[in-house]
Amino acid sequence: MVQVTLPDGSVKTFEQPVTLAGVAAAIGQGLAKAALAGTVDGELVDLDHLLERDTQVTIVTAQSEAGLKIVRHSTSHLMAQAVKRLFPTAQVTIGPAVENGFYYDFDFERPFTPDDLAAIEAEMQALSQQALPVQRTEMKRNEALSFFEAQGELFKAEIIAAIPEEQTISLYQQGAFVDLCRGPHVPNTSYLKAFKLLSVAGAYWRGDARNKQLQRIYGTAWPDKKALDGYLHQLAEAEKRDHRRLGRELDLFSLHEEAGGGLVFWHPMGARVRQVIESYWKKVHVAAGYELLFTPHIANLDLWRTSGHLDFYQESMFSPMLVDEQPYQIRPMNCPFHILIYNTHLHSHRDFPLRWAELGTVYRYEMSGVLHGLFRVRGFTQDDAHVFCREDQIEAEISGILELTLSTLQAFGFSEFEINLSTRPAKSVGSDAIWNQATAALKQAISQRGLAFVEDVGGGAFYGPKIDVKITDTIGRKWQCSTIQLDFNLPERFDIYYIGEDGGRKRPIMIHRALMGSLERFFGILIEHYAGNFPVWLAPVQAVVLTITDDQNDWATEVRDRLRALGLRVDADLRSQKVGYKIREHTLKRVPWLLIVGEQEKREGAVNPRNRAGKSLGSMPVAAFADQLLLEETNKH
RNA sequence: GCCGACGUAGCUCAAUUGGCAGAGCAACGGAUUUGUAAUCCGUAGGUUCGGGGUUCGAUUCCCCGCGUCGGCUCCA
Repeated sequence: MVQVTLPDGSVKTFEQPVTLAGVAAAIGQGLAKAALAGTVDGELVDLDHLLERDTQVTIVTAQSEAGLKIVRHSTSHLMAQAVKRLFPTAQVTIGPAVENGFYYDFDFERPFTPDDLAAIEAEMQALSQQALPVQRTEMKRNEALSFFEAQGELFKAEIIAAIPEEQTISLYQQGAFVDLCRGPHVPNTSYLKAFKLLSVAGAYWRGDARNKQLQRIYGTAWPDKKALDGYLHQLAEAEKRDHRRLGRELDLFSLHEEAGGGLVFWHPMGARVRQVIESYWKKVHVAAGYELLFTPHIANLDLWRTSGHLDFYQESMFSPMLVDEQPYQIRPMNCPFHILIYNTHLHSHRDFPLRWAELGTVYRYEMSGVLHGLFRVRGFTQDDAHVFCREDQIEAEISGILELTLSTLQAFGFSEFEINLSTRPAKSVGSDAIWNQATAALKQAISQRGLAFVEDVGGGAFYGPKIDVKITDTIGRKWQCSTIQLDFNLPERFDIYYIGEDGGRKRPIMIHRALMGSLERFFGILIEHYAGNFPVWLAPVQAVVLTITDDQNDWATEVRDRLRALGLRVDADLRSQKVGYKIREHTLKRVPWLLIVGEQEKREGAVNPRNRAGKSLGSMPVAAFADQLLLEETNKH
């Protein structure tokens, strides 16, 4: 007799040993049909796993994260099977599920073409229709090793060779295709229906550039056609929001082949948005007790020798240039400069905390292949700050920084946050005591605000623990912009200190933090987040006055000037075009408000506002519209 | 940097097997005086990414370079 405990606490009793599929069937027909796999005492297993003892089980369907992952992983196997059928000389390597889909890396004598992808996808459909059972078998490690060697699957053999000898190895077979895999998988290939192959790319064996380069085929897979279509639609939407396209169409910024990759040119309209962002940033920093600094963009290389960047960061730095026969370095970071300022005075424990912020432009060498619009560039401005404080002030400072971070992100329309806390890695500097105290202070500061966080054990930098904040944009993508890092290293290296209560020298704590990270990248995220439809407070042009005929030119000009006098960004379009033409043009430029003025409005001293969505408010006095616009701006809408 | 794809007017894209480099939109000029997403006519616009090669002839084929795009952590 086997007693099976379900997640809701209920217990099912079976006379004979039973498979998970049997348990699902006993619960209900619907579940039996939807079941993909299950967990037994918390461990994921296949549906045909036989239960012989009393256990806790759950049935996994495609509705859960785990189930979706199984669908994707199984689809990657289906693809590998299809590839092996069409291209028998291709060697399989690894093929995991990833966010939104899966990939599989192959070693093949020639590059896969888009036509190959279409053929592979068609083969996958055919295999899916055959409903081939996916069966788990086990082998001894050595047996498996010779099995894959005999098949000519040398990468698989290499993987097995790294597994301890005594371990048993699981294989999954569907049709003639056998793959080394931990599983679990769907019961048969007919469960895999909604997938699409997306792209082929290069990827190194085991992610190491010294190893052989393989071909990675990316695909997406979903529980059903509807979810797949939804995702493909989202991809199309994301493309429409692409900041590189919108940046050109809205005349916000450009990059230039002549100037070099990854160097951003802000056009007048983009610069207006940046001005707004920077003004806001300065205002909230001053209010939060920060001082604003300005420091140079280059400095003697020795500074980076002292900071240690030359040792551990050199590959991301531009080559030095010679100045009066001395090597000078264009800065990849701002921190050493702030430390130089710190060291111009003797500091007392009573001076702390010192909060110093700078919109510091830095230059980092990124490999040419990784440059990407505003998201990955070689020159960018960080909204950087360094806080110097005593150990007992860490928690309060982190708490204040978190407050500033979240309120700033909220102002820019982000309301969903994910907080990660990264703790001490194996290789690190600083004493156990300071790491423990600092990590505890970070945790305390987060939970005191009632925020949840994910702990990345050992994921911190060698010089201190850190908090990262991720935001979610309108179409559900996550971005990490904000980072708060403690640094036990630089204060040592620069030998900075303060005079403690006892009159002795003490090492201050240094906190690095950035809220938006890179202004360039943050701008790119904002463009995509709003799809170019900036809220009034950010919009480069907040309203355009449109005339019906030349007879209203004087009134339109007056309206424009009155609104400008209030500090609003307003233009007038006096061209002798039909109003429909002007509306279309400025709507495409994503101007939030269009103010139509015809004879009637001129006579009444009014404007007739129309918003981006095409809704007309009807004629109203200029002052009334101005109030509304100012209110929108204040409320950051 | 590496793998693959791509590079034609400001933008989106054409150009038989290698045979005079084109269209729409944008720009510019003129006409038009218009009431809520495109008025009409005209003009100009090119070292086909750069360099080399094959050829009577190269946007097209080959080689080199540059740039752009998709990737290069997510362990069977």
